Amino acid sequence: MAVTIKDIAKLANVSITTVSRVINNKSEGVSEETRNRILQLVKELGYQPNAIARGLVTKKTKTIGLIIPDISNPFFPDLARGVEDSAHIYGYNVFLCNTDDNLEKESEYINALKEKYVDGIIFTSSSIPKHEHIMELVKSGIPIVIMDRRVDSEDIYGVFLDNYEGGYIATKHLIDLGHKKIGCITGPLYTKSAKERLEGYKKALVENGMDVDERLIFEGDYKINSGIIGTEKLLGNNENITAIFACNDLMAYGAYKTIRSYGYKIPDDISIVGFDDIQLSQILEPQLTTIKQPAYDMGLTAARMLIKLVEGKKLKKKIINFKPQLIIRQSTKNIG
Amino acid sequence: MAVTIKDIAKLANVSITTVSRVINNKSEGVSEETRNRILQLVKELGYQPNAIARGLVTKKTKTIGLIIPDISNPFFPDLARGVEDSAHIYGYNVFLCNTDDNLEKESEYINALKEKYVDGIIFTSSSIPKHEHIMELVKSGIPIVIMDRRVDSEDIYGVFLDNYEGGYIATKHLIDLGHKKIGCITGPLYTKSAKERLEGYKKALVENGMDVDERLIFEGDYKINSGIIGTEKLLGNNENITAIFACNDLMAYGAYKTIRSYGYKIPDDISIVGFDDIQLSQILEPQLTTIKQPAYDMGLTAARMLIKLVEGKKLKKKIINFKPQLIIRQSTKNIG
DNA sequence: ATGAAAGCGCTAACAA
DNA sequence: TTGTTAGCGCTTTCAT
Repeated sequence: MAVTIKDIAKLANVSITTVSRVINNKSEGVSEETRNRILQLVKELGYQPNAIARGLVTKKTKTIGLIIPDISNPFFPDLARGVEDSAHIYGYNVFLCNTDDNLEKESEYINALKEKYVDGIIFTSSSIPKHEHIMELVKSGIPIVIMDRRVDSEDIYGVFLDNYEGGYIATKHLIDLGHKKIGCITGPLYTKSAKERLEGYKKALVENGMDVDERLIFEGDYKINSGIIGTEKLLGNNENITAIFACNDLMAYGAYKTIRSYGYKIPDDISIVGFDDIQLSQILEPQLTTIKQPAYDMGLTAARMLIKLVEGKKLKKKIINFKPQLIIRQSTKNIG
Repeated sequence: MAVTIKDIAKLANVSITTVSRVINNKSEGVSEETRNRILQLVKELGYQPNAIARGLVTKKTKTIGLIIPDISNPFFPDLARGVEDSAHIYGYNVFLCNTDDNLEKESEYINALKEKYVDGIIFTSSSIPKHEHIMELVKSGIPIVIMDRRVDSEDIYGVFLDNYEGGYIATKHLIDLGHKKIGCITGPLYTKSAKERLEGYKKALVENGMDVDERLIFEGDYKINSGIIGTEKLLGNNENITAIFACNDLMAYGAYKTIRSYGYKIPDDISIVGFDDIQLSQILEPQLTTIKQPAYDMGLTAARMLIKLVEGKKLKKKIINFKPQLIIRQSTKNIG
């Protein structure tokens, strides 16, 4: 059996209340002397507070849940690291939950986290069309910060990226480079992020007097394979495309593969812009020009917001929007 | 306030004991009728057991800790996913902890996890020379499974990869391809994994009648940059190297960069073998030949072992060794 | 088949 | 400055 507050109390000849006081640094009303005596015993016996017992009475567990689709998807490790770093700074631990964007798993995790009395939840769900779970969570009163996936509701806290702007600057970059026929491989269009990136693409086109040609748009699913297939389609329909905007880096990698298998060169024959800027985009040859989404910072920020929320502090903003940033590397070329 | 067992008891006109019984399926000794009445109320009121309260009395939390150096390191997401999937199947949640191989952070996490009464810990520490923490944990009686980093002690449970064998087959592959001058960029040599891979390299050389030339060995640190520098050194000393064994994929990527900047071609001028087989190694151009370390399966296995341990089941083996596997792709070439 | 009571380790009024 | 007491929500003997 581990050492308890009771053991310390007995040995120090004080009540458990007093011990509790010094352990929690509520030491007003504890004499310097007893205080030291207790601290000494704590050290000697290697006393560690039982967080479970504490949680039972305080209803706070210093624990948060992080619900994401899949930590194996290269976008999420950085995000998770940001969340965890932030949590660690404030003395919280984080539960990692992978849902695969599966409604049932989401439910299971939400229930488990509630039963374990996490203080709050960071919720990311990139491709679920409905957001029942989110609203349910919000109503249940547990603090929650939404990431990545915009939800339209007044009483929601969230950390988002301006995907519309991202799609716009990606396409604008290509237009500025003199490209006229620009293909687009989108994410799954029932997600807001994918829709917004596509809208940004369209806006850039229209704003520059170009037509939106549906034959140049292919709906992917953010996975490598759809980048491969999408590019085959795009290359196959004889539209003489000179550039592709892949709505995430993984699909851009797929595009690389197809383009090479067709014997074309990047960026000489085809320019490519990706989205996310995951770590390996700088290692690819040629290095991928892409739209950077600051995953680590977003994770850091989300956790910080959540913890402030949990601790009852005022937040300046309910929503924090991150700006995407164009990172020009070697996969795009001026053909002006 | 959430619904408690007490509320249910009152409404069902039974004692809390009875409610507890049906909730925990210890239903022998509960009549079908009261059982149904209770279940009905549970559903109606949306009762959720309070895991904290339960944990306080049972000393079990259905929670495990996963301590790794850094989830952003591409080797770990797959491992973490394996751990989490396994845990989820058995009804456990997992705390993610990133230590950066920093002793102090390791200590902090271990303490926090103990205070939160996790049922067990999976511990990975790729580059800490000492293992005080591990032994401390083992002594403290909390079930623990070590991963990746071999520890010499009888009473330890672990999941490991045979790094020696891995280093051997990587080098052997190169030798079989006719290479005579094979450089090696190692991991940090105070880690066992790095040492073993290097030993495997040496064994293959010796076994094939070749000399071990220290000038062909460069000590890296498993990060991209040391792959870059190591390759510069190796290429710079005029030894006419025709192949490099990079002891992890990240360093192999670094080697790619340097080799290209020297104007050499892979695999025509230099062949490369990596280690790990992280996801992006198949996307690189040319695709990387490497030694596959089954991270996901290792995570799956470690969590399964740990949970069996926690639940007092017998384990057939205390140590499970995974075999590395040579994945031949496009970065190695026969120059026989 | 069911219930009463103790207690897990701690915090938080309230007293003294 | 310190202690007494109740109680968080649950499981678990031990009775009945």
